[in-house]
Amino acid sequence: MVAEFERYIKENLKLSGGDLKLMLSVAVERIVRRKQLLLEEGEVCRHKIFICKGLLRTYRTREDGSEHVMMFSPETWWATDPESLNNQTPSLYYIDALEDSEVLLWTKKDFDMLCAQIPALKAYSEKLISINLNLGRQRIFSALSATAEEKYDEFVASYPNIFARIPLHMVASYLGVSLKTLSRIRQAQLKR
Amino acid sequence: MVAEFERYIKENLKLSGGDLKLMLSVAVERIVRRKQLLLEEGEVCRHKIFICKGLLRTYRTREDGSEHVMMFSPETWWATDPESLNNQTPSLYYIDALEDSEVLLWTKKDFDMLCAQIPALKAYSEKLISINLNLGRQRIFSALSATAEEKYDEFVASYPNIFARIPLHMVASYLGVSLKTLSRIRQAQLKR
DNA sequence: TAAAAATAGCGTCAAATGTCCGCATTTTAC
DNA sequence: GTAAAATGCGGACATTTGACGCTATTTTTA
Repeated sequence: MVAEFERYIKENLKLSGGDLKLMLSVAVERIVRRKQLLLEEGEVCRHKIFICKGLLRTYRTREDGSEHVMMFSPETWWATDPESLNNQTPSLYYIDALEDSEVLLWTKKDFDMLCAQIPALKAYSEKLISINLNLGRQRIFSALSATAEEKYDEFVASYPNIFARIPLHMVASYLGVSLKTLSRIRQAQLKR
Repeated sequence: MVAEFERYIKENLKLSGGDLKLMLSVAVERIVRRKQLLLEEGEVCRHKIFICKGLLRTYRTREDGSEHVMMFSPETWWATDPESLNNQTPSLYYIDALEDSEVLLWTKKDFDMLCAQIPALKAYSEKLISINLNLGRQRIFSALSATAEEKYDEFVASYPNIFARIPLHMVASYLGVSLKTLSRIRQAQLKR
């Protein structure tokens, strides 16, 4: 499990062997089965999660029980609820596994320590935050301005790998349209 | 114009007088007339903007010319395109003034220098980024799950001050609904 | 101050979307 | 291996939303 993380760090962060060892020394390996929860609404988020293998989903529910997918996190991505993690406040989100997965976990305290010790990690974290900010803006713009079909095409084009691995009703949930609408779009595209 | 900024800094950042002077020494004061642009699509964003007085709008257009409001920035808020500013890439956004406004400008270079010199400013910037990230998530969730009326109510409740100062068609644009839909919602609410 | 532009409401019609239902197939779990 | 659950399609119908055109009022600008 650790091998994937080492490859990721070496490719993207170019840390020294010592720094890598330091990161791993405070990481917890964990295997998550499909459908298992890593974070639940109301709970304080305890970890920063790196996905070595598998696929996680972050979602939120409404009072009526409907689920709305905020994010999919496949291997070599991260997941957490930064708001809950940073402020130690109850989370609004759920994180669960869509596939049996292997993840690494860091507590906030340990990760803060790592950032303080390893400037390159701190810099990389900031870069990831800014990428997330941009992705968020792009998604908002898309939600404001695009048709359901445009959003669907955009999703398939941007995340072909993820798309192939998740049920359509979750794609619909991520896009903010009903499964019915998604079905119609796909049906119409087939006929072309 | 500088008085508003000083008050803001003292309330939120508690900088020393020297640090405040340093910030002001590299800031440029500027008056922006209503409808004037501070950033245009295709241009590289040059500044971080603090609004002392007035109201700015950040928006993006589609090929068909439609405008979609990403953000309103009233006094004591900030505006910029961080993606363009940080990477020195052409921006996708426009920033213009909805009211005659007074702003302070910093170049990326100067602001980076300030962050390096003033740890409290660096920390505050990071805090603002994380707040923005959360606001973005909240808006995405709202776009995915809320009805037009719920989004409208949420906006009025969250930003009563801004709401009273902008035309309805811009509220509609911010919410991602047509002006017609917004009219209908308001009409229905009046009848209750 | 007068002309022009912006703002916002309304009616009508058409298109898009959602809900509810059942059904068939595939996948999962015990 | 079998029962149960998940997945996804499709029909019928109602609702929501948008597009277009028109108008009245307010605001801006010259």
